[in-house]
Amino acid sequence: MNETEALVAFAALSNVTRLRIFRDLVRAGPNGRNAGDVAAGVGASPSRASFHLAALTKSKLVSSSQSAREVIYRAEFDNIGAFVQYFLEDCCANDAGVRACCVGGGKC
Amino acid sequence: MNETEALVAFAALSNVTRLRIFRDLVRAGPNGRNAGDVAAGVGASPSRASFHLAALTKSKLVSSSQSAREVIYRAEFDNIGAFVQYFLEDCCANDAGVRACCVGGGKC
DNA sequence: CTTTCATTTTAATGATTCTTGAAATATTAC
DNA sequence: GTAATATTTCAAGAATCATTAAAATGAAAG
Repeated sequence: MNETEALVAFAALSNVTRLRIFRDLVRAGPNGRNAGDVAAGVGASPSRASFHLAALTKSKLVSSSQSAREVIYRAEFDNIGAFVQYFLEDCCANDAGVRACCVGGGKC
Repeated sequence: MNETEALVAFAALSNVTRLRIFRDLVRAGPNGRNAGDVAAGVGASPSRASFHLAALTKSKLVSSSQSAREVIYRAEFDNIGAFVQYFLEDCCANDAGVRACCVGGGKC
């Protein structure tokens, strides 16, 4: 992950509809969810969902693949991890206090 | 941290100038840096830096305080921590793989 | 109290981004 | 092939955001 990619990822997550889609796909797990279900899940029109799914895909936080007549979207967990890692290491200069907020049952 | 606050934080970090200011302030540590130095540090005009510093301040990732005739900006480490925590827990559903990328010397 | 310095605000402009609905594409089923 | 389903693309308009330079604020120094 580099600065440019991180900016695209931040932009991808800075819109309500997209953040909700992202959450939805993370919760769907590695099998993902088709475009129609995603749209329904966040209450967006197919066209609107498609627009936002494209932005998320461009950010690499999400990927897509065609399966029969539907297209499946999936959260890209590895890239999501790389993104948080970049943020913590590069943007937050590895600050220990911030890092402490990442451990489960932490004190934040 | 809630969804709305997170969206503001993501938007704050989704612009190059602002991301660089953020990085600059994190590296400046708890003492912060005055507006002029931040502007110079990222190569932006005072007015442009002020505009972006205002956005960062509104996101609570950064705070400001007047000191004599200059105004000091500081990274708000606690809020930054709360932001990553929110992202990991709420948006990433506490996914263990993503969380693993946060530990130093990790395998990501 | 006037000047100087640091910063913010404003206003104008251009550039992106979002939304909507209609039309286009592509895949499967009949 | 024709119809039905799933998704994307397109075009138009509204809304938001970023940049610039100039003017305004506000604090301190002479």
